[in-house]
Amino acid sequence: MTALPAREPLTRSTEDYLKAIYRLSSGGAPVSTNDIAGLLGLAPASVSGMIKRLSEQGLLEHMPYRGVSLTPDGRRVALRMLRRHRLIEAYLVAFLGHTWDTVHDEAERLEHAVSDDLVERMAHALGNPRVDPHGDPIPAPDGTIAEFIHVPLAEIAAGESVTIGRVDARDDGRLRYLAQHGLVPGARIAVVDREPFGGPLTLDVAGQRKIVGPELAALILCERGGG
Amino acid sequence: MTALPAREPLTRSTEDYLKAIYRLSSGGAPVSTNDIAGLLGLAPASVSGMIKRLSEQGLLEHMPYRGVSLTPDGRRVALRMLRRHRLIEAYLVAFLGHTWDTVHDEAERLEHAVSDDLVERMAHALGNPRVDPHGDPIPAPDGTIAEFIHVPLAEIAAGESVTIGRVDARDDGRLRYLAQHGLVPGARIAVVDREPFGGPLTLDVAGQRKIVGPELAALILCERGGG
DNA sequence: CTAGAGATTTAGGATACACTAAATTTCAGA
DNA sequence: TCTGAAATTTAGTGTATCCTAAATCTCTAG
Ligand SMILES: [Mn+2]
Ligand SMILES: [Mn+2]
Ligand SMILES: [Mn+2]
Ligand SMILES: [Mn+2]
Repeated sequence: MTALPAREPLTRSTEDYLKAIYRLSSGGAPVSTNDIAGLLGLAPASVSGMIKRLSEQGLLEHMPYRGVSLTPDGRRVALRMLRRHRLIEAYLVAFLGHTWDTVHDEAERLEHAVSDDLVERMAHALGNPRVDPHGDPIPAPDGTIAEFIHVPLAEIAAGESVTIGRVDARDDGRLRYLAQHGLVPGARIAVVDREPFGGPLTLDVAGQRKIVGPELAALILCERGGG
Repeated sequence: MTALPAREPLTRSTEDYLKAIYRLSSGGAPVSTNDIAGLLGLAPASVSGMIKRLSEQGLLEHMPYRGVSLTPDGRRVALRMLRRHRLIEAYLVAFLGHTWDTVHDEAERLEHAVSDDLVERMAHALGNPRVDPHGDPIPAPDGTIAEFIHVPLAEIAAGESVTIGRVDARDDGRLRYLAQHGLVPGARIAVVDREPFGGPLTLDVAGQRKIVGPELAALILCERGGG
């Protein structure tokens, strides 16, 4: 299997650092100390210290003053945490009445406490979903993760119809607003009209007219294709 | 309400200490450092150190060299953890296919990570149960806890019929064995015969004859009454 | 009434992880 | 090429929690 070599159990901090670094690695470039500190809400000096420890554990590659990247082991941990986080979110929404704007904080803590066994039981109860409530792909147990090709709603031309695939908002307020207006993953929407120069879009969402500004339109990621 | 005064969030260690001390307090007498160390698997010196900190936080009353007892605040924390622990056990058994011999470790970690909101959602999904899968009473949100009067099976006379109320086994092996033989909370059983001087008991469990030694018979706690 | 044995606390040390303040390095722009 | 702002690391602290070894206290058995 892809089992990690026997090592000390990772701490909550360690797991959150690796998850953050994974997220910041999307571009492929090394991740900066400052960006990690920003995402985790820590002082840059604290991040430098942790980077040293994680490198010694073989979870990160560190080029001093240049940035870090995940080793295969580090990446494995990050994807495992992502699987946990997203499955927990999906489970809480499906079975315990949470909504997509409230699940994140709960999952952020539970992801460190659940056993592999419990995660897989939740996955099974959910029917092994491929995405979480925000449309983010759920890594497979072996660390495989799907790459969806999404286009921001902001770039869709008037007249086009699309399906919402993912919503990139992080805060409760925006998430609640979007849900209220039916702008959730899976929704079919049509761009009826759009004003130029960053102006608002007029949408057809389930037969209703909705106006959406450019800020939100950048966060709503769509799948082209289908009519 | 019974809200605690605003204080730092408690750590996992703190919560586990208070829960352990609550359990050891059943007799009413002060709890010894050694007993706490034994239950938590720590060196007695470590417990002395933690006792000092918890006393300073107003969670324990410490009489040096004599033992500790919970303050009202400490007791409140302990009961809150017990509610969490037992509801989590009940939830995992009811909805995620766990069995009563596997839930303890999972609950021991999750109890520190769930929010009050999630705990109450689980309670609601379960129909606000009064006991956990082992028959242990679940404290109410306000800290009330039912006191059941149970008699060890070892003390039931031949010819009597009883209902199992609680099973005091802690280890997987015994729990699995008991479940296999139908000796779980709620089961109606009759003591058909018993050998003297700590000899085995012959039981009728759902029409089947079962022989149980004195060790297990001491752990099976029964409700008298009914016939 | 007193010597231990046993329980408990204290002393000293380690690890993990956070912080602030002070170096140090990088790199863009003059 | 040089310089200074920004980024990063290092130095020095502090808290929480654990450990082992050494004191200290308690209480029972003789
Ligand atoms: Mn987390
Ligand atoms: Mn999500
Ligand atoms: Mn616990
Ligand atoms: Mn239990």
